[in-house]
Amino acid sequence: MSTPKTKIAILDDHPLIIEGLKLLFSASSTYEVSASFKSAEELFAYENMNHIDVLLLDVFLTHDNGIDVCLKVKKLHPKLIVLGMSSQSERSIVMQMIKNGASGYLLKSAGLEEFVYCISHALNGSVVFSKEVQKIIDKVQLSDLKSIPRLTRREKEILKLLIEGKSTQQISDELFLSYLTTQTHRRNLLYKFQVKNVAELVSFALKNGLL
Amino acid sequence: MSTPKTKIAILDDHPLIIEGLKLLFSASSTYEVSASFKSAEELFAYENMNHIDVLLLDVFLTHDNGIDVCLKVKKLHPKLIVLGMSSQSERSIVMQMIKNGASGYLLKSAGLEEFVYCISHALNGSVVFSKEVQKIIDKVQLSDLKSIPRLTRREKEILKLLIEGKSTQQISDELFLSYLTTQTHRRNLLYKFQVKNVAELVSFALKNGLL
DNA sequence: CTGAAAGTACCTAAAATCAGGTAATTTGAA
DNA sequence: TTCAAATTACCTGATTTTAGGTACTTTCAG
Repeated sequence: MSTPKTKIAILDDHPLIIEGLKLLFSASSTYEVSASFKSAEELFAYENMNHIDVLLLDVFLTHDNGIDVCLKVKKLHPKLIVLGMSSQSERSIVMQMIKNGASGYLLKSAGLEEFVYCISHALNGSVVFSKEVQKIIDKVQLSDLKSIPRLTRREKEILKLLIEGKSTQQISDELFLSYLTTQTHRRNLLYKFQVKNVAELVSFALKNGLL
Repeated sequence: MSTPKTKIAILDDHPLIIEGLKLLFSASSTYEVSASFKSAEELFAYENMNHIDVLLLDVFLTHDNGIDVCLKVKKLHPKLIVLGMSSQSERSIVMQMIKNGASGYLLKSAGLEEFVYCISHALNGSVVFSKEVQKIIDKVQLSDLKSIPRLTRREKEILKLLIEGKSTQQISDELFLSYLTTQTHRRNLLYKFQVKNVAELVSFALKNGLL
């Protein structure tokens, strides 16, 4: 009898990526793609998750947030090895994933060998990054240690309007708030994100997928 | 003798996507993937481009800008059918691509059938969009008719620093410019993008992949 | 029921942005 | 070489943001 193959599951809303990964592992004698999901909902509905060894998790899903999914998955299945994936990457996102229990992070632009390499090393207990991600990690800028702050409902509303380029007055009118109240929320946002002005706030918010 | 297959070329810096597409068409009797490139440079160095029927073009490339690549490709090979692809999409980008000669646009999250469907219709001379893209197109907001303005070298530099949240003074120091000069460039940027403030500028620039 | 967090609102003043000009010099493509 | 575009720089004034406070009310989970 042969050793059972390592079972891989994929959560990604891009069918092409799923197919590409399936193809990649179809020839492998040690790995197999046992399940694939296009939404977090599908994943959590899956019964046999405890037979899965590795989860490749797209971080920028249309409906769900990969960082939250990672935490939830690790809570339910602590032994499962989770690897984050995305097209672009921001240091803070990678860090957030690791913090939430991911064993590594790879860019989708990684070469095929890198996928195999990272998965095998993650299975051995290492925390692994694809080359490009490693580059980003290495840029240890103290300023980049920013994590994504927890925002209140109001703050999210105001952030959204700031991203649209609305002025304090416009926001106040739109949300039926005093000009001074909006000013306070605005200030709190700058403080929470530890940024100097709204431009940087918008930049950080968009790069971190806080649409 | 059989009809020759439709030849497809792919420009995408994600090996997985390329493999996925190759796989998708490997079983087809009417289509074949004849070439794939990971950068615009590779593509323009390719000799047999005039034998290609369709180019699937990733719009957000690490090094190049898909919109510019599209224009250049269509200039060199007017008969070539170009289809834009990306993970997320903004209306203005889709429009820009069409303006630059693309015959359609698809999200990478499109189903595999959609790829085949869009390619075949594009070959028949139609302009096609995947479902999700069509939804975006349908949102005809006058404000979205903005096209991406052409920026000068200096303006790009300054835009980049604005995105980082730098103040006029910081930018001036960094680029060895007078405060007043930076102010002028800044004003020109706001004017060119037709936005009210830097927050909206940053938002527009990031959403449109002007990193 | 109670306390912490969230939401609301106000005051002041410095700093920066935004918006309207004009104009000289440099650069690069035709 | 020549001319348009780009880059640089300055002036002024209104508007807005940023930064530092304080403080009352509402909401909601424990």
